[in-house]
Amino acid sequence: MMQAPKGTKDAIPENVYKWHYIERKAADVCRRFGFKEIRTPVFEHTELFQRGVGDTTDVVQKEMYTFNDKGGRSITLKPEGTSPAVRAYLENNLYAQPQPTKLYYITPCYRYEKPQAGRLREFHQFGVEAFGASDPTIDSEIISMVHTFFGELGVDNLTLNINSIGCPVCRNEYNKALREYFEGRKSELCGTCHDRLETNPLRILDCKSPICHGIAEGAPVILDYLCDECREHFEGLKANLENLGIEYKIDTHIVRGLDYYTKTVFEFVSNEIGAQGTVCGGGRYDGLVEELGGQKTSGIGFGLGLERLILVLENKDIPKDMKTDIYIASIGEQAKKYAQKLAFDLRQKGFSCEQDLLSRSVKAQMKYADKLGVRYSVVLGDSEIESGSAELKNMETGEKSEIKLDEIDEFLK
RNA sequence: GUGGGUAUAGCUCAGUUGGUUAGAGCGCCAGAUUGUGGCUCUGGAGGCCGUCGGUUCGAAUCCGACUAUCCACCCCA
Repeated sequence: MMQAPKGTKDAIPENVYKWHYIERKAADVCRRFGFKEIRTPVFEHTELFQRGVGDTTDVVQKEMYTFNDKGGRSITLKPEGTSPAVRAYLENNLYAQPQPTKLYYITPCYRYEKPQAGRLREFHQFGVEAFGASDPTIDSEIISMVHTFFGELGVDNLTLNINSIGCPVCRNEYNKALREYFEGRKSELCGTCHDRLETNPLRILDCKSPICHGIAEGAPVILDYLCDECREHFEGLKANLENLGIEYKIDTHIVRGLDYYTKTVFEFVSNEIGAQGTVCGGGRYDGLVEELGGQKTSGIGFGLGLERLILVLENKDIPKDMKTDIYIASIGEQAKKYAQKLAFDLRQKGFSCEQDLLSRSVKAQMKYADKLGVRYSVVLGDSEIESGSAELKNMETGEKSEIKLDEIDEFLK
């Protein structure tokens, strides 16, 4: 049998209500926080991600869905949402509109990875980006928005971790200090960290190997190396979060794996959904717009994995989509035709209704109506059509009431 | 890319030391005196036991490879 490609998942009718719920909530929270929706293509020129995400990152080096189109262009399915948003910001001159520009999107993303709990090859991200604001007020506004979003979904078991990874200037100083520290214990590090010592010592802090982790405990802390500007920014963010009453932890080991991050980085983590516990990750990227050809412009945003969010929501009560208003059961051909017209008219008036499509017995029709979870049902036979009235049944209470067929819509309201 | 687990009905799983027509619960469909759901009862449909190969008189059961899936590393949302 054919099956969906590895790492992809269908959203089938019995589950889509979760997606609807989350998407509605995202749109509503964005409206209140002043973020406007932007939709960008699923694919972009490969170069966008090479420059935006960074040529040396794992995402670009080994996880992208890249192919040549029939015109010989190198195309890549978007592995993340930030670079496309920046590209669109520049291409559509959004910087010429009143600043800051606050955008949000819900989009599929693609990464060629080995699937596991909370990690798919096609996954969906709710993300926001804010351009043109360098003050930490926007940092805290965005974090408070995620906080609100999770709070209103009833997710209360996440930890907010924050950190600052500085600007290129102070990070450089810090890298030097780190190299010096790890150089002394080089022989003890794991294989990958051995390499990281050369390429990106920051990432050693993130290593899950107990040995490296232990060594990292004693490593110099980035916060001690921040330049004045970066330190003030981070202090400002902390003060803002306290002002808003949002709890956070400082985790000097969070290091985002995409090259563009500067200063603020943060993540919301769950310990209930397996190893891939980061439900939301984000941070500031003050160099990215310039890197992609624009003026020097501050930026900050986050990405939030919808599949992971659904995992976190596993045992929560999620409101189902609206029930069908009425099922029209019918006996015989004449009644079926009548039901057809009645259903059509009610649908024109905005009600949802269903009729028999399989010529089943009344009993079977009622069973089906029950499984659909309809609010009301009505049975039409020759006598009902003749008299123009029938018994409307409330499927929840079982209560019946005699009504005129041309007045059904009054009862459905 | 590396490691480990799993693979029997639509779903969740039984299947005794290899032995003949492979089972249960749930779900689906149909009935239980002729036109009304939920509870109960009865019946029915539905499985090349993941695929290929090997051992054996005989394999769902043992062995190997492959594939799929799950979990972890890595990476990240």
